[in-house]
Parts: sequence; C-alpha cells; structure tokens
Amino acid sequence: MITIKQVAEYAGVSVATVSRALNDSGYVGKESRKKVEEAVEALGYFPNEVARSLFQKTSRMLGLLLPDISNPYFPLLAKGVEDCAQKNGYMVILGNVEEDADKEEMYVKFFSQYNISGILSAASGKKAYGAQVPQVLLDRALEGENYSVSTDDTLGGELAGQAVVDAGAREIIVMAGPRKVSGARDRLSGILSVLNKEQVSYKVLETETFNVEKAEATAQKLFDTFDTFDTVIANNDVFALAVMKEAIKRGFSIPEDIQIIGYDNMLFSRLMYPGLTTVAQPAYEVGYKGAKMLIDLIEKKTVADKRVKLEPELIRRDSLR
Amino acid sequence: MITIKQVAEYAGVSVATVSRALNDSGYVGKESRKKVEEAVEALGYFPNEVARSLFQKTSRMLGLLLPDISNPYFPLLAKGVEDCAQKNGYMVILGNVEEDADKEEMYVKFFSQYNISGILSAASGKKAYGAQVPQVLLDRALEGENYSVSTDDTLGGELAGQAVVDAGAREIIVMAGPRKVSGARDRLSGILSVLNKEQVSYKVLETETFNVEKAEATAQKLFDTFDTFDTVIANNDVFALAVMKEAIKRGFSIPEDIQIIGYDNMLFSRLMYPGLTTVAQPAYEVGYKGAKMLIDLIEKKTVADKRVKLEPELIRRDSLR
DNA sequence: CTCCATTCTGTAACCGATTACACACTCAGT
DNA sequence: ACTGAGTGTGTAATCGGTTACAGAATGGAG
Repeated sequence: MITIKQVAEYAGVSVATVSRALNDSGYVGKESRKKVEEAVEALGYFPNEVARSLFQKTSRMLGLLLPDISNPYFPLLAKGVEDCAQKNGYMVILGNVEEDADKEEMYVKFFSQYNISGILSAASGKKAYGAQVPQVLLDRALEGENYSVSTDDTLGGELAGQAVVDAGAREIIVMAGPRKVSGARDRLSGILSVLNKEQVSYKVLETETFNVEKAEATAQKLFDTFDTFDTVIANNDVFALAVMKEAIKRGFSIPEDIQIIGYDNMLFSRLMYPGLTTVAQPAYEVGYKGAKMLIDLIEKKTVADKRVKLEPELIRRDSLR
Repeated sequence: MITIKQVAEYAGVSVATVSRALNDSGYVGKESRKKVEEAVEALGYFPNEVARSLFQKTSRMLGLLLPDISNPYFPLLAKGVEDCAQKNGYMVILGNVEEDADKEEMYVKFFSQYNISGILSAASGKKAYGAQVPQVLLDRALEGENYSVSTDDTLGGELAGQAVVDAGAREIIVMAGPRKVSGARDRLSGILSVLNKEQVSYKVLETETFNVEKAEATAQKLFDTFDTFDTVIANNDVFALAVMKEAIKRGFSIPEDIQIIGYDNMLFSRLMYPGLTTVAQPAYEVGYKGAKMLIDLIEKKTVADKRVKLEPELIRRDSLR
C-alpha cells in the first residue's frame, strides 16, 4: 500500500504539503503541486479512507436499514440509494433488520463503531436515538422533527379507490395492511375517504403484515370470510397476485367476476396475465432522493424541504373492468 | 464518544491493560480484568472499529458486488450474505455494478480504501485483480485457482430437460441465456445433453441478457420466429413469465397447448396462475455459504472445499403437463 | 537464599491521514 | 530600508486503538 509518506518522499516535499495539495486546502506552491501530482501518478497513490476517517470522525459511508430485502419493493429503493451514493463518492452499508428492534439497535451501534456519516432507515419508522448522525427516513414518514422522503400514500389510496369506483365496483374488500406502518395507514385512509364519499359499500380485511410468506394464507382467508364481493383492493402487488391466483382457482374470472387493484407496481405485475392494474410507488426515486437529502445534510448544505412526498401513479392494465 | 483512554482512567489502569482485557490477549490480572469490566459497563464503552482497522489493516467489512439488485434473484442471495455476516460480526458493503467493468473496478478500489477484509462477487465472474484480499465468487464459478459457491447449473439444466421430456415434449424451444455467464452455459449444456440423449427435437433461441427489461420483447420474438413448438425452456422465471403472458395473449392455453418451465423459483412463480414449474436455485444458501467461506478464509481457518456446488431442485407446479 | 520462569503492567511506538502552529520568504506601500 | 500582509512549507500533535518491549512482582526449584 502506498502511503502519503511515500508520496511526500518521492515528490521531495512534506506530508503536509501533499495533503494540502490533494485536498485543495491551505496554500500550495505551483511547483510543489506539480511535483505532488507527478508522484501520485507515478506511484498510483490513493488515500486511505480509514486513516482519514479516524481523524475526521466521519467516513463517507451511509448506513441503509431495510426491513426485508426479499420484499421486491426494497431492492429498487436500495438501487436508488446506491446510485446516488456512488455518484457522490459514498459507500452504502447494508442492514437487513427484519422488523426486529434488537437487530436495528445492533446495527445502529455497528454503524457508530464505523464512524458512519449518516443513516437511511426504511425500517421501523422510529428514529434511531442511539445515533448522533444525520438520518433520513425512507418511505415511512413520521411526525415531528424528522427528515423523510416517502410516497404520498394518502394520494395513492385515493387513486386506487377512485380507479375502482370508476370501474363500477359495488362490493369492495379492502385489505388494510399493517396498522403500525404509517404508509399503510395513509393508504387505507385515502381509500376509505373516496369510498365513503362515493358511497360504495365495502368491508375491511385486517392483515397484520407485508410478509410475503403470508400472502397465500391471507388470500384464502379473504375468500373464506367474505362471499359477496366484486372487487379487491390489495395492500400490495404480492398480495394482489395471491388473491388473483386464489380467485382463478375458485373459478372466478378476472376482471369479469372479480376485479383487483394492487399497490407498488412490481416487475411481475406487468408480466403476468392479466396485467395487474396497480398504483406505482416511485421506489427508486424515494431511495435516490433520500440519499441525496442525507448527503446534503451531512455536507451541511441547506435542504429545502424536510419532508418530501413523491407522487404515486395509477398504472392501468387489465385487472379492472 | 467514550475512548479506551477514558476507560483506562476510570478503571485506574493503562490503556494497554484495557486493550488486553477486552481482546483476551496477553496476561491480565484478575483484579484488573474486573476493574476494566466495571469501567466498560459504567461508561457504556465499545471500541471504535476505525481506529482498530487502521492498525490492523483489516476491518470486519465484506464487500458484496452484485450485477443487478433489481433482478429478484440477488436480493435473496444478499440476504444470505447479510445473515451470515451479521452472525459473525461482519458488516456488508453493497456494490451494484450493473455488468459495468469500470464500476466494478471503482468499487474494488473503494473497498481497498476502506481496508475491507474480503470480497464476495456475483458480478463479472472475473477475479478482481486489483484487490489483494480473499475473494469468493458467487453463482458464477470460474476455472482456475478461485474460491466459489454456486449452483450446479449443469444438473439444473438436466433437471429441466428431463422434466420436459417426461411431460411429453416433442418440439422444444430452448432459450439460451447470455453465453458469457458460466451458469447459463452450464445450464444450456445440461439441457441439451438430455434432449440429445432422448432424441427430442429442439431449437435454440439466443438471448443476450438476463436483463428484465428485455423480457417482453424476447417473448414476442420467440413467438414471431418459431411457429411449431409445444414446449419452452426459459432461462429464468422472469422470462418464463413473459413467455406465458405472450402465449395466453395469443390464445394458447398452458399447459395444454404450450408447456413452460422456468429457472430460479422466484416468489411470484408460486403465486401466479398457473403455478410455474421451475428449477429452484438455492440463492439464499449460495449467499450464506459464500459468506461463510469468505469469513473462514479471512480468519485463516481451513476451508475444506474451494468450489462448492449446491444442488438445484425441480419444483413441480402446473405449467408442465 | 539465589535464580529463573511466569505473570502482570505501563510506556511508547505505530497505523495513515489532517491540521495547528511556527517560521521563512516575497513583495507592495511608505 | 522598514513594515506587514499574503504565500508557502515543514514539524509535530492528533484521532483511538494495538502491541513490542522493558521492568516489576511472584513463586517454585535447587
């Protein structure tokens, strides 16, 4: 490994001069700068971030807390984060916390051991109080003095509700989604506000979790507990898919007998048959903008808006009439 | 932040003693050990990994290079990596390189700036020659002196080929997958060896990429170029799904008119209708075992097998007769 | 009682960067 | 020629750990 000392020696100057030349801080003579540049080039030097981090107590690393990477929504978000980080010279450290508060706490501690410079959390929706670095919440906004980037889920709910009403729904089953997730709550209230306004009859099916393993069981439960309905508003595309499968299995056709709308717009929603009408969440953008906001916070640039809400979009395909 | 110096002061011993006590290295008296433990407890001290890393030139961080997180195979793999890392006290740094050699090189450089202790690469299948840390290749094995964990794709191909033959296939379209990916090559040769042995008629459709954006176009191309076939062996589940959709759209029914087998066993393969028969890759396990192997390598434990191959499994559902 | 091995502890060097501070030099203004 | 502001540079301290080394204490063998 080439150190700054070797560069200094090669260039015939002191380490301080090399450091100043590389960081454009303080005064550096023209001659010296040139010699340093040549030395760096000749030796193939690049600074060790660990040493730098030790002194500066910050590290150009972002911690990303995710509730569940195997849920296809999050990889997209992670990709947005990663792209933005990479473009700004930051690294991303991954933490899959699985809705487990202990694991989350452990990660926050890990992060501080590594002098991480900021945290992006899509996990609990709680602020990590252990950490004293900038934080931005992704997708799960929260009351109070927090920075966050999320989808406007109330609007998303309204979009879904309106789409279904426009398609002539008369008896709707609304899957609620986990109450503790703010996005799910907003979505539900968006849906219900439209349904109430339009005076369409509906029933709510409580679903505890977004956990993909539960999707099939939940779909079966839906058909077992309700029997007269013509429309399902699912809480995400995975659950929508499970409901579709169960419906076809039980001899209903889509959208003629039962129409379904999802939420998320995942890859497979476009590829399945019939194509799933759904509300697209800008997952990639949430990740990208969240990372940008965090980096601005870290670098003490002013951030205009503490809580940005991105607009979801209705994607019309073939599962609504 | 609490430093080792403060702990030493509180405990009334020197920093060397504190360090020795915490790392169980060298001699430490009973008395001192107890005082140190008390001080650590009282102050809530935990060591700064950056300082440690600077001296030790290693960092309990693993770099994970992925070709494309938005391909649903990789999050599962990443989850395996993350679980294993976490269990062994390592952190995972994410690098999404998108089959871009420059980006890959850049990440390897980043990694070395952070004194990363090992690299897991599911990306190019090339060894990162810039790095002088242990490396294990995931999913894309390679000839020569490399450590790797991958699926036995030849066997996977045979499984798919045999399943299709057993289901009475007579005219098969085999989607080849990108030739430069070793797994795709192995899979293809596994398929073809069975097909040749059983003397079933087939044609090969070249597909350049696993890129999910191309799935629909590829499916259309398949139906446009061939007209007499009763079976499709897709190169992964996403492509299989796209072919199914195109088939249904064109009025074929599955599996009666056209039967399809996929590869990967993704979440949605179970949830769609009809359920997709496919060959399951143990993605989570590849990640987990790869991480374990890397950690063993880093910690200089002996690793029994340099190149482990995990067995794929045929998942029978409803898309074959 | 002496000697030596073993156990315990502290001082200080070190890892590779950044930066405060002191000092030297140049040059314009008087 | 003198002064002081503006430049340029090197020495050394610093970040928070680990560890080589030296010296002190203990205890058992001869």
